[in-house]
Order: sequence, then structure tokens, then C-alpha cells
Amino acid sequence: MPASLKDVAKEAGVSPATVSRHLNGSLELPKETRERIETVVRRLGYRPNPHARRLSLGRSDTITLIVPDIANPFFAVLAATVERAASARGMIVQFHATSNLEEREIAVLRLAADHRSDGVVFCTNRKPGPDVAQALDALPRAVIVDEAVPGAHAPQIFSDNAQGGFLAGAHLARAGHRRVAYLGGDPALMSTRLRADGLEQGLRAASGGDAVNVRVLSGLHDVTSGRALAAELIDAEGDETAIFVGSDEIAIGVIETLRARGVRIPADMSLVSFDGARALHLYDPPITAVRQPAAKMGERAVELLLDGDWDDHALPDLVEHLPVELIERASVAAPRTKPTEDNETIQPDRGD
Amino acid sequence: MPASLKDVAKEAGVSPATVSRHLNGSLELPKETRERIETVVRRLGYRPNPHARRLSLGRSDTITLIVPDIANPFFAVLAATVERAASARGMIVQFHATSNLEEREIAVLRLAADHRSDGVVFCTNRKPGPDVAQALDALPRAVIVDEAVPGAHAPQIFSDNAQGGFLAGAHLARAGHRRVAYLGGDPALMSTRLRADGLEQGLRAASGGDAVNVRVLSGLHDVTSGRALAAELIDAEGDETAIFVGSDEIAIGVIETLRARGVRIPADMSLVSFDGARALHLYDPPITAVRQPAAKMGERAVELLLDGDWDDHALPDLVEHLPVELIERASVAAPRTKPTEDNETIQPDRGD
DNA sequence: CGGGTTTAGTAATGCGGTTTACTAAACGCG
DNA sequence: CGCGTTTAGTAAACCGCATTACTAAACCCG
Repeated sequence: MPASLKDVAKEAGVSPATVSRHLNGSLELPKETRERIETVVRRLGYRPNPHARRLSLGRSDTITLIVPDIANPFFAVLAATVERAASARGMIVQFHATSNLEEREIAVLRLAADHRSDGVVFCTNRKPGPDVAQALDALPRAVIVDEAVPGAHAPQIFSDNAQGGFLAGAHLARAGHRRVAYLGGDPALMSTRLRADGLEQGLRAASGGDAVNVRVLSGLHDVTSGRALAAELIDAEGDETAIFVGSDEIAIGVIETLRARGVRIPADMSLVSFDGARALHLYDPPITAVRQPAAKMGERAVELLLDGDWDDHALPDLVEHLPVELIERASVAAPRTKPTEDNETIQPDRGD
Repeated sequence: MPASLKDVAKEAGVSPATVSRHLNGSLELPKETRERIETVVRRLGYRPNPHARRLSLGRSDTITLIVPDIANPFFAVLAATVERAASARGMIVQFHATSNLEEREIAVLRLAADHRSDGVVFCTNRKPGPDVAQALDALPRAVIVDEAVPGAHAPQIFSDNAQGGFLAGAHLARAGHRRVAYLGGDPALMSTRLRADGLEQGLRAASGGDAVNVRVLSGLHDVTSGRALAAELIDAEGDETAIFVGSDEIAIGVIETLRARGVRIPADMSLVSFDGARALHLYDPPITAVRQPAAKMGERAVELLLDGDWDDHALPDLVEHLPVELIERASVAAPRTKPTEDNETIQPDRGD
């Protein structure tokens, strides 16, 4: 058994209260006593029991990170900075993956409450129902990151989705595209709406008055869904010349499917991704992307949680849109001039 | 304030002990009392305070995950399965990133001990000193994953590094390569030795008696180091025709540098990576890789931690090598046929 | 010298559970 | 009826720390 406060007290010939108060700096002690205590502490290798501390203090020196899936590089990067920022402030982070299950989102939010978590960073990919908002509101300190939770009263940190969409749209329009598909998450999601709208506005702004069109296809933010959406788009046989995807995960599925169907990027179809957490510059072709400031978002979240003025009544209304950046690479080119029926035949590429 | 056991007891007209014992199943109660308690529990929304529970029980229902960097996809994937496996068993996971700093490794191991963590999954990228081994040994339950910790007495789960090296070597040899560089981590690392040795054996085994050579260059397992190592290799002006890298992170740096220097993959230099956690199939060219079973490793670690027989004296000596898989893609081709100079056997220095 | 002020601590209580050992009452039965 | 056995709980002692309120002794000063 490790040494307890009582053990230290006994050895040092003082009361436990004295040791505790000294260690926590709430008691000024004469040098002699102080040194006696400290010697014993060292000799016994005393380390306070954090559970006792937490029980007594009613807080946990822990922050809770909730994400859909930590294997998703966007969240992995976010998690890395959350951990860094938290541990720099002496906080421990515990994390939960929800797999985008509402039930699980609620369960882990409750858990965070039970644990008197000193701060919760909540991310979801799904449109969360009112129960999630309620579970969030039950927490003393939570910040919502990446995707809005309607009805929740907590500060929110997003990347600038509208601007991201706009940048992508303008870039595509400048390359000559007028009809673009947006393959993203649930259409009820704030991010989906903002990006699709931004995309349309960007297209419009840079296409010199030409008619523009955005087709929105929705699924989940994962590779499987990316494959399905790309297939759906191709099968629809529309006249889109470019695809804007809502995440790197979807992009992967899209690239795979396009390749399998013999659709060349960017010759037959241009592509812009949203996230940029992966090494898209090494892809074939290098993928143009709107880069989300994942690291900044995590850092800012922890900053708000731990250094924010939570007595300030207005804090929960805070909404920040962190700037995104368009990284131009080779996956965007001018659209093919007028598709001819001949070229439309599908010729399978090498299998890979 | 949330309801406590005492509140429930009072409302239900029984003692706290009764409620506690009933809730934990250590007391059989007549239906009437039972229902009375349960009604109150529901009405008050009673949830046990985990800190009190932990203090009393001396355990935490928590497992601790320690990795160098969670943003590294290999560890992110591992973390994802650790979380899944842990939460499936009602455990919470808290994680720490060490940035490969020994000081921090030790600090977080101590923290895990303080927290009476029910199990620690420890990963490092560095050759850990004896203090790390000691801190690990102070834990009641820890498993070492991915990289050996000399001197530590805990079960260890690795991917089959030797086999991975062998597969890569044989594959390269079959493609015609005889001189290969291994760009990996610290040469003192178990993984480095096993992979480099395996590589050499694989080369030898599949090159029909030709002389083979492996040049080992060492750095860190990150992108920056990959760039530096590639530069070092090129500047050495050796006659290696292929590179085997110790991780996807290094691979990225290598690809970048090769590309910047005008060295084409695989025309001028073949490449095989080790990890396969990234979407290497989309790279230009698609990168052949030895895939580590990251997910399985995490799962197995938790399994051992939570379902292992820790009374078994032999458990800490367990070492498992999980099978790896060679994924052949397009980054390996026959070496350029160059003027065959026979001075290679004698001259240790540069060939040209 | 006596009373007020420091100095140097301490006793006791609470945080919210778990668990062991124990009891009071009811029940069974010879 | 008396005694052993269930039944249905309970009292009390932790777990290890934080903190509030308090005290005993020493010191200072007029």
C-alpha cells in the first residue's frame, strides 16, 4: 500500500491536516517543520490519492473528449492538441468514441457529469437530437466543436464552413466548372448546409453570371459512405463536372469508386476535399482541399474550457468560426469540353 | 447537487448500506423493498459518485493508454480499438501522449499508478531507459505494445517485425533488388533490429545466392526524420535501389524528399513502408507496405488486461507476435539496369 | 503583570460510497 | 413453548484527503 497523508503525518510528528495544508500551500510553516514534512514525503514517496482528492474537492482535474471516431485523422489531430493543451495545464484527458450513436453520446455525456469532469469537448458528426442538447446543458463546462448541436447552450467552435465552401466554389468556377456535386453528411447538419451554400455562392461569384448548379448528396462521414455517394452520383448520370466532398473520409471512398469506374481525376471529374488532415499532397493526383484548423480547434476548446470566464453569462453564446485555407493541388482542372457519347463508355482501369 | 446514496436511503426508508448492497447485488431483498428503492433511485435520478466508489474500492474502472502521439494514424487506430474494447467492458479510457519524452513516459506511468488504473497499455517509439521499466513494473497490470521495454516485466504484444522485414526483403529481392536501405528508428530498438535483420534475410532468401546488402539509417518515427533520412541516403550516393522504411510517417518524409530531389518511385527507387495505417493505396504511386495489425494489437492488449489471468505467474513473460501482411502495390519495380560495376564487394565507400 | 496578538498548529467533519459484522424480528418445528 | 434458523435489514468502520473552526503556547507591549 502506498503511503497516505496519515502515514506522513505520523512520521513527521504532526497532524494530517498540517501536512495537507502545507502541501496545498494553505499553511505557512516554520522552516524546520516544513523540512521535516518534506523529508518524510520524499522518503515515503508520498503521492496524494487522486480519488480521495476528487471526492473531497468535487472536481476531477480531468477533461473529457468525446468524438465519433478517434481513428479519423481529423479527430486524431484534434485529440492530440486537446491532450497537449490539457496536460500542459495539469489536466488528464479521458476520451470516448461514440461511433455517432446518439445513445452513446448521451451515455458518455452523463458519465462526464458523474465524473465531475472539469470540461467536456464534444464532437459529433450526426444531427444530435434534443436529448443530447439536454445532456450537454447539464454539464457545468462543455464546448461544442466541429458540428452544431441545436438547442445546446454552450460555446461552439467551428471551422468556417461557409468560407470553406465559398473558396472551393470559387476555385472550381475559376477552373471553369459550373455544375458541382456536394457529397457530404446529413443535410440537416449545419456544416452540410453552410458548405453547400458556400459552394454555390463561391461558384456564382466566380463564374461571371453563368448559371451554376449544386447537387447535394448526403450520407455519413466515412469511407463506405464516400463509395456509395460516388456510385450514386455516377449512376445518376448528371452533368456535374466536379465533386466537393465534406471530409477526407468521403474523399477516399470517392476516389476509390471513381477509379474503379474509370473516371479520371481531374480529367473527367475534378475533386476538392474538406478536412486536409490526411496526406493528400501525396495522393494520385494530389487532392485540392479546404484545410480545417483541427489543431487550433482543439487548442481553442481547451483554452475556453480552462481559461474561459465561466461566470460570464454570455460565454455559452459564443460561436467562433476559425479560418480555413484552400490548398490548391492537382485534382482540379478545367472540365472536359462537351461530353461526347463515345467517351461516356466505361472502360475499367487496371484493377489495383 | 445530485442525489447521494444517503438521499435515496432516506427517501426509501432504509439505511444507506441497504441501498448500496442492493444496487451491487450483495443483498437479496423482498420485492416490496426492492421496488421502493428502485422507484426512489429513478425518481431522484441517482447515479453513484464514481470518485467515492473508486476511493472505497481502490480501483478505477479505467484503463490508461499511453502513446507517443495520438495523431499518428497507427496509434490512432490502436486507440480506437482500445477504446472500443474497453468501453465494451464498461471501462473508461484515459490517454496520454508522451511525445516520446522519457520524463513524460515516467510521469504518466506514475499517474496511472496513482489512479489505480485497472490496466495500462504502454507504447513507445524510443528506447526506454531502466526508469521506465521500473515505473512499468510498479503497476499491477500493464501490457507493452508495439515496442519492447528492456527490463520490464509485463506481457508484450508486437507485430511480427522479423516476418515483416522478411516479407519486404523477399519481395524486393524477387523484383531484382540486392542493395536496400532501411530507414527507421533508433538502432537500439527491438523493432529496428528485427526488421533490418528480417529484411536482410528476406533479401538473401529470394536472391538466389547473390550478395545482398542492407544499409541502416536511423532517426525518429516521424515525417521530419523521414525527410532527413532520405536526404542523408541520397547524399551518401550509395547504390541502394530500394528503401524499406520503418513507418508510414517516415515514408511520407521520404516520398516528399525523393520527389523534391527528382528521384522517381519506383523507376529510380523502390519503396516499401511499414505500418499501412494510412491510405497508401491512393498515393502516387500506391505504396507497397507491410501492414501492422494495429487494431488487433489494441484489442488483444485490452483482452489481456481485463480477461487475462493475472494470478498466473507466467503472464508477464508472455510475448505475442501478431502476424503482418505484405500489401503489394506499385512502389516496387525492378531496379534500373545500370552499368554493373563489380567493385561493390570490396569498396565500403561510395560506388561512383 | 495582564491582556491582546501572533504563531503553530489540531480536532472534527464531510465528500459518497463499500463492506463486515451484527441484530431484531419472524418463522419453523419438535 | 422454547430454541434454532431465516429473513431483513443496520451500525459502524473504513477509503484518503480537504477544510473550517478552533486552541494552546509564545510573544509583545504598555
